[in-house]
Amino acid sequence: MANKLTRDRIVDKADQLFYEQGFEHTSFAQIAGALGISRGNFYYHFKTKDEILNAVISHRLVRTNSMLDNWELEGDTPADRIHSFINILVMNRAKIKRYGCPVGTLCTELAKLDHPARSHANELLTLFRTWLRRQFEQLGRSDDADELAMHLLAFSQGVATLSSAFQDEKFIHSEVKRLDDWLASFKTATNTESEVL
Amino acid sequence: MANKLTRDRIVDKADQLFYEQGFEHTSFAQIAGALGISRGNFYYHFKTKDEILNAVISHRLVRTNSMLDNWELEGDTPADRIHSFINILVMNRAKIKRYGCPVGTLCTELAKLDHPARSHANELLTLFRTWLRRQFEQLGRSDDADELAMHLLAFSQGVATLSSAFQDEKFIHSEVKRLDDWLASFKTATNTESEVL
DNA sequence: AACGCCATAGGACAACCGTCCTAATTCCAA
DNA sequence: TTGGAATTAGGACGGTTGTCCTATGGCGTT
Repeated sequence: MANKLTRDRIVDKADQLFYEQGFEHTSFAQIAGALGISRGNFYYHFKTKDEILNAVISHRLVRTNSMLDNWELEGDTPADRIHSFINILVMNRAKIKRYGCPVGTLCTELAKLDHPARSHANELLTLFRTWLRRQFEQLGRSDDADELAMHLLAFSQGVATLSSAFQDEKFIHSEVKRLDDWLASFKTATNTESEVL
Repeated sequence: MANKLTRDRIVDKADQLFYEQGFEHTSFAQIAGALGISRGNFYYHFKTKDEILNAVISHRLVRTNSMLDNWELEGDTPADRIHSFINILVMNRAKIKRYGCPVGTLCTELAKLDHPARSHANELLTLFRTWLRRQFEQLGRSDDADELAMHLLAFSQGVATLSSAFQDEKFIHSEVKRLDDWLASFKTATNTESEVL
């Protein structure tokens, strides 16, 4: 349907603009203007701004979920999969340097606005958290898997924040290298354990 | 002068509201209303919203600078001073849990808005960065002092972001403990070196 | 007492916001 | 080909925004 197409185009553009400019600073008129459609048409698909936000978040959840699923199919070892996560910083370094982390900045903004969709946006972080926790469990760190997941998640957020503030891509690379070394220390530990088995 | 008093009250209240609600979401009317003064009076002291923002940032710079100076006078060792920095997370945990890091969230917002005051706000981060770098240098890590400073700064940002998103104070404590352990590893390394000397 | 400056009050202004309504257009099914 | 639903266009609305202007109040100095 043309309906579905327009709706998807709206969600895509809103997703992009919410990321680049923030949710509140992005207006109906701006999204409609960027797509070349009228505000009336816009209202036909979404009755309120919060409705668009929820659609954007849901869309991100689906997309992120399938990305993580793919990594779980492709990555041979848990360490490979965790490396894929770390590598997000490198893959998206240009946008991160410019706009920060899409997930972190949205959650931060919604927290300040005390917005109803706040918990919905947090599901994105939870998605990464539980996925990472599972990887660390498979790495033989069941005891502190969640702590390690949160640690990695937090550090990724911090790297995104600083590389954006200082507009520094090299910082991303150096800290990713540090993370990879950190991750490698787990691998050897696991290998040692598997030798014991 | 009563002039000065009103001006300071405006800066204080704007500082608070910019932190709690974000810069863009805070309006003239809201600041004036919270202070019980008229918008006309407001305009007498600040001609534009950007002017208030710059005043707020300058105020924060002065306050932060004196805080760091005090730590440099009070802290006996560089490690003590770095610990004081880490301890910001614990001291302000209630507000951080609610609104995130005042510096990081402001820089992130201004980056998205591509706001002229962006570089001014970044001076706050630079202030911490150079101060931390100096401490690490005094700790005998001249070679990678800036890298260590950025690392610590980034991690603090990440902890603030996640503790705010998940509304989790315990996470702050556990990660601060991890940071203190990390810092302690430097101390012993330094002691070892001083034994060599 | 009269003056003048600093501070405050309060409203006017255009622009923009999210929301809503209605008319026109498109498109598919009967 | 015609009818009706789906989709689009475009303007109207009340409210809020940052900005600006003018009038009033207070207070010290001459």
